[in-house]
Amino acid sequence: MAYWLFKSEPSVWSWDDQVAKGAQGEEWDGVRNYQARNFMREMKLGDQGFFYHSQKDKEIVGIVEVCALAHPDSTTDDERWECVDIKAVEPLARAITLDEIKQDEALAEMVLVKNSRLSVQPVRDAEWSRIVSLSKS
DNA sequence: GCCAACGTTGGC
DNA sequence: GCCAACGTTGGC
Repeated sequence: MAYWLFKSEPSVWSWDDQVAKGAQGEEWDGVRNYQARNFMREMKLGDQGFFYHSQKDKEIVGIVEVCALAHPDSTTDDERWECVDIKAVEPLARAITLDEIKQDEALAEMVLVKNSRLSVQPVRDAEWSRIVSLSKS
């Protein structure tokens, strides 16, 4: 199983919005970036991802799961753009801030740090477990 | 609010 | 196919 990270500006689409959608989930639409789209095409059902609040908060707040494979983005007629559906799994016991990630050696190579503008990105297994354990500390 | 980084567009 | 111009994102 692969791990990912989904970035969202909370005033547009927040963790609470995601949770409100429940088990049905919601499509991760609006992505207009080829790299991000390609990652979504690679996603499989059951893959998990971090839900990250950009801009004001800059922290990972919860865990989501892919519940529909890549399909055309309903917010555009442009057939180039596809997206997956994701549903909220659980909030992190404690949000992990970008600051904290940057200060952790084991996380210094994260795409989040290296390429801050990419809105959908892969997370390595070691990074995933490190962040999960940090959130429980 | 600024600006660096990056991606996309379009003229040549 | 190159690259300058432009637009957008997101950290600061």
